[in-house]
Amino acid sequence: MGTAAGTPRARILETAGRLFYERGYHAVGIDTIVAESGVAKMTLYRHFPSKDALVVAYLERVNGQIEALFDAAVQGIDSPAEQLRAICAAVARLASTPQCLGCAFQMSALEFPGRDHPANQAALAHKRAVRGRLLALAQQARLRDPEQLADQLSLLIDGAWAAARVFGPHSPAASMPAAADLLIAAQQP
Amino acid sequence: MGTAAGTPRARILETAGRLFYERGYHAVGIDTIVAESGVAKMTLYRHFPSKDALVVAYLERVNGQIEALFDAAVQGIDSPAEQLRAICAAVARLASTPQCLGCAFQMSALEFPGRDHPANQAALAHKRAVRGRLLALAQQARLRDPEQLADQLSLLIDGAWAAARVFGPHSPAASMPAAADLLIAAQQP
Amino acid sequence: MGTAAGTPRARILETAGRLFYERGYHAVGIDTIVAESGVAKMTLYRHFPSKDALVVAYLERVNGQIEALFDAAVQGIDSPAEQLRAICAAVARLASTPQCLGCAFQMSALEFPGRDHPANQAALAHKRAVRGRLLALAQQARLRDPEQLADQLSLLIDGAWAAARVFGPHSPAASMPAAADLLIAAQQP
Amino acid sequence: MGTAAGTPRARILETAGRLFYERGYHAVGIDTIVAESGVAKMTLYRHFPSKDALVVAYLERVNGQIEALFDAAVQGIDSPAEQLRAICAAVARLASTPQCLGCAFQMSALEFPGRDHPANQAALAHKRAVRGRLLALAQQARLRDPEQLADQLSLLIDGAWAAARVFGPHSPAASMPAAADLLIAAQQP
DNA sequence: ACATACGGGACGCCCCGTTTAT
DNA sequence: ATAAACGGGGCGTCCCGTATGT
Repeated sequence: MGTAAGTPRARILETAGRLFYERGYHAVGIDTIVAESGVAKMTLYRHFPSKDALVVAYLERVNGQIEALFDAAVQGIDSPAEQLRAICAAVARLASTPQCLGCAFQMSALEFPGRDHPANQAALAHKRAVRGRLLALAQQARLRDPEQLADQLSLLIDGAWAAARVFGPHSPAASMPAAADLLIAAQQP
Repeated sequence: MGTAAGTPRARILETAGRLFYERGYHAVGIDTIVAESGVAKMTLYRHFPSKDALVVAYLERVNGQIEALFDAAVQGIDSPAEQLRAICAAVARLASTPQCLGCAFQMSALEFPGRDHPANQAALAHKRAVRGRLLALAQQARLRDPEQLADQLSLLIDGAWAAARVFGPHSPAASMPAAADLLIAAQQP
Repeated sequence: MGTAAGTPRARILETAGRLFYERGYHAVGIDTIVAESGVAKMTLYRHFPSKDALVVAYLERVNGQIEALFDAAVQGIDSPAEQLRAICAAVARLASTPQCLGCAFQMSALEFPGRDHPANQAALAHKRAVRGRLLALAQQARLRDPEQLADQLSLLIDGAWAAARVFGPHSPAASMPAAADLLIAAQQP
Repeated sequence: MGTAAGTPRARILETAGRLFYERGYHAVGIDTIVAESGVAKMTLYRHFPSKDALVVAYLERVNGQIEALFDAAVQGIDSPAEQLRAICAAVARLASTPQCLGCAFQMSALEFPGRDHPANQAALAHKRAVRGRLLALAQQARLRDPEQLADQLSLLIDGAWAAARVFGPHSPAASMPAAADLLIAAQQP
């Protein structure tokens, strides 16, 4: 059970994140998180005022990890078009991993349908940010219709996450980079 | 409430489906379904032995609706490649509708993460069937790599559903048909 | 554990009363009552909207039992003065019983100190009612100062309950009837 | 807050005692005592190894105060019978005071029902001591049945405390001295 | 000596899916 | 068909006693 290392807040966030990702937000109770992280319940509620706040904190952490994934993917690549390809390839690679169970933000958008729920807003903000990053690269690459390409690559990426969830590691996501290459190439002036 | 008409079973299924789709499976309780459908609880349990069975019955109905949507989209079209385009266009059109809240099977795969859960299996079966249909058309169209194209269009379709959920009616899904066209055209021999 | 007999409400009330009386109100939790009475928690909360309400219901039952005790004590006695003596004797007898752990209303007045708490008010109402009964009898007996005698017998009775709690079955309460006789006799005109 | 003066131990004991008396033992938490007495929690636990020990220390202090009350009441009175009367009068006077919320030992006997709990034992010891003092005076006064009189005056005293708790400052306790006088006079040889 | 945090446990109230009685 | 019952779980709060840092 209790991973003995790290500050309690980190242990809580890590355990909660793992359980949320594996079982879903509603299916994981506070008591389970407390038991698995080897922490007192009051400690959890001192660091996170509610379960919703814990979910949001988890989503923020995931957002940072996705950004880091993209950063790492474009590391050392100069051409913006190549960076777009690298990002799509990185997503496809991760989506074909057994550990990948889909996208935490798709989960949060589904499990918290209310548009005013913080977890739902976090999902929207994340997806907007991802599309914004694709759009910026498409613009830098001087492609013909950056908005459209950002849309299309967004669809492929979200399709890859969704496919990973449903199909597991052997999913259509493997064919995603080829599609991305084609869509990018088609927009070269 | 909405005690409109039809056999009790149909009323239950319709009410449950609407609520499931709007709020999620876990968020909708048996009592709510019973109250909204104006049926006694025992009647519900006589038609559906458990909530899981009700969810599965709902998913089967949705599966039929999606098949009907595809059937209608390809109606009167001879060319398999055109049929593929038509299917993608139909999905994009529906996904840009305010009533569309995403894909019920993506929902079930996320809310019932256990691979052995009937609702999860139903999601996998549905997604496999959709891809199978795309694959068959791609093969009929004598495209170069039907498997890959089926993958790629699957990704676009699932991406469109996911985007509809997160972004609402003004989502990247609008750019999906153009991407589909490109991917299909690229595989023409 | 579960006493199998009686309606659930009765089982709950009886179990809760026994535990309250033996251990105190604060020391007995809802879960303990539920477990000991073999009832679902929801069942308890359907019959009693809160723990406070359950306490009050228990106190009302005790109030009825005390009234029944007094009724039985005066049964077949005509003289009001004799009835006063009989009541005091009955209290002394019960207070010298091993099952007697004092007065539930003294408990509730102590454990719920807020004057506006229902359990506190119930205690005050009960004690007022007892004194009122004594006063009525003293007036019927045409004693010299019925108010004073009602006070004095009230003190003896409450003293007997308190002594039973602290001393157990062998308490000063045994000497209560003699004191009551004296106080009554002294007021005979 | 009331960080008036005195050694920390005294401040803790005084604050805890006041809160215990006003709200009850279970209703007052360590944190409240710490906050109200302006002391660090570790300081409290260095002076009192546990909350129970703090309760017992408080009870010992109250015991001393009651003894002092009795000592002051009998000051300058020679006749043992008069001393008995004076003690009862002092109790009745205090019990009719707005500050009086009853007897701390009745409280402890009720809130700690276990016969082996130190606070319960302290209550028994105190009540025995009070009765012992009454008995000694009754014996010195050469009354006919000192044991019985000690019992009866004990009942009146405990009844007065209990009445003060339930009824407030205008309670039957006001009629207690008259009853005590009568009971004492009746035993004069 | 202060202040803050922690682990462990209990608790109050509430909701859910399901079965049984009426 | 109404209504109650049942076991299980969930969230947020509180408390006690100890262990930290300063």
